[in-house]
Amino acid sequence: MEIYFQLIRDGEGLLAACEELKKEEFVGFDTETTELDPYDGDIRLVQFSSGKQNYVIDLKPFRDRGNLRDSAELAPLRDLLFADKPFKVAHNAKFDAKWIRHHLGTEIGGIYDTFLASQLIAAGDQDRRHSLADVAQFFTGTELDKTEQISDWGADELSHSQLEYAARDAAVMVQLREKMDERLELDGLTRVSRLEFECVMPIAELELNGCYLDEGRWREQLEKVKIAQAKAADELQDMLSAGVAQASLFGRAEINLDSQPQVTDALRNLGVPVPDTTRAWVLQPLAEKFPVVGKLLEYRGVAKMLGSFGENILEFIKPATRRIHADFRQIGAPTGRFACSNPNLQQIPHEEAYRRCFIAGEGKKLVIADYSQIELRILADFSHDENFIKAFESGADFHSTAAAQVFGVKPEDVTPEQRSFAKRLNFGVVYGMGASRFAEMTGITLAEGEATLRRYFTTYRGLDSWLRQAAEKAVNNRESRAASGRMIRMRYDENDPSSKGNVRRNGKNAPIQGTSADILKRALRLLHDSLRSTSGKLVNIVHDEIIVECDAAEAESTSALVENAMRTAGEEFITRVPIKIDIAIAAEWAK
DNA sequence: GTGAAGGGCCAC
DNA sequence: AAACGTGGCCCTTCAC
Repeated sequence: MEIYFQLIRDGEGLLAACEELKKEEFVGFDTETTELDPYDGDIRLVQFSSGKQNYVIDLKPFRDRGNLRDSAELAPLRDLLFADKPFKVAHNAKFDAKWIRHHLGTEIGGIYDTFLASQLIAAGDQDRRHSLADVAQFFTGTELDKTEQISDWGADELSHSQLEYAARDAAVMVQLREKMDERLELDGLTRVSRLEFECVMPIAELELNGCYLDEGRWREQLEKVKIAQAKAADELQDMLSAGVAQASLFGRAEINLDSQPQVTDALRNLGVPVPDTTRAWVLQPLAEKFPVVGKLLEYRGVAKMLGSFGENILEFIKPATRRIHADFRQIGAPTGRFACSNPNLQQIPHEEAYRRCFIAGEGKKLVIADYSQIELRILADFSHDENFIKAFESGADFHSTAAAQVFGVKPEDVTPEQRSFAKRLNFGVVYGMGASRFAEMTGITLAEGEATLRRYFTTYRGLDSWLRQAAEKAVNNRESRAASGRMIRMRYDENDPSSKGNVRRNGKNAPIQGTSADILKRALRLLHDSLRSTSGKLVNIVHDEIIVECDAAEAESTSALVENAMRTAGEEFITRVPIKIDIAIAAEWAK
């Protein structure tokens, strides 16, 4: 397929192209780069398409004439990118946004991301693929050849084939957006799509900013765990080999302590009645009677820390910035939650020993803010439940207040056990927990569990009926919706007896978890806008938590901006329940 | 050698 | 041996 395009290599051509593009509502947009990470390579091409005309801007001649960030002849390009109109239609715009931000020094206004749009439309359907080639095929029937994608974009002279490929990737975006926009509208996803698109730039900056990990502190902690691990391994090895006949003759029979089958075997030799799984909650009750089980759990704990949170994390520190730049997938879960990897900064142990290793840079502070009980507040708002809402309005400790309501005692008379029961119930209902599970984990009988659950839902009748309705809707409609309109498709297999229960539980949880994600994403956008002229930089997010690094002198004002953005975002979705934000200024990620 | 699958466990 | 939701990472095992 021949594509006509205009190759731009000088300021004059660039200005003319930008003047034309400015007239459009939407322009196709793409970049070609020499590496995947903006800290590692150069940006070579920037491509636009108005739908009528395609432009390929070769940045190499501009770079040869001076620094891209300072180049005056690139001003029209920066202005075009920065402006909210025209919308820049890109596939996985986070990628392009990072390169533009880092190499041209401007953020991108007006992003329309067909990658995110595709994920919103698929709404969790695992069978759908989201590469540009797949999405173009699905929505426009166009076959795209991506073989040039991995070609050498650092070459002095780019081939005609490379330039044509580059031009085409921008050119397809215009029609693709039209098709996808129709679909978004039909599926009621327009609002959530804008929410997602506006969140791209904050996440691009989050990844560029990275977070600072104190390598010395981390290694100190690592050494402690290493010693504990070696000790636990040695002791466990001793205890396990006691049941092996050869041990006395040939010394200790070493087994692989990380091997589930070998450990199970050894435990059974010792007379421990181990079921087929050896997960912690199964072993826990056996630990009292069999000390070896307790030792195994101790070993597992330290081994996990050493494996997942050991030396490996340090390898993610980028030499160029001396910071960790994790990957954040904006629609990481069908509920809209983020997923994070390389490394996953959302699963750093809560223990202070680990969190305190993530520190503010020199002369900086961290503003650490999280939504208090956001999912329960969403549930209260959705269900209109009078008592549940009252418990939040009182402003007192929520689980204690709930315990007082459920068990019919005065707030000051709530026992620690009652509070603990209420807390488990409060969290459990969000996940669609049943009586048997509740009884299991609190150590009461099934009958007592059922009675307690009944009591809970009698106290919160509105909550009960909302959860039932949410479950029914999910089964009947095969989908759930979050407050933004975000759709979560339910996979329902009528031949699978467990399927209906799965869908019912999902139906209760998905709108809540999805709305929590909506609120965080809206907050990130508002925050991004309010931090623009300050020293504040977004450095981490964990589902309901935002961490900003700023100049120490600006900590108080930054804290106010963060709180304001989070509150405003919360109040856009939740109106019947107050939003509460816990916020702290600290030198390290620990409170 | 390498990759997928399964078990296990960290976060919210 | 989870009928408590969403992820990612580490380790072992096993097939190719």
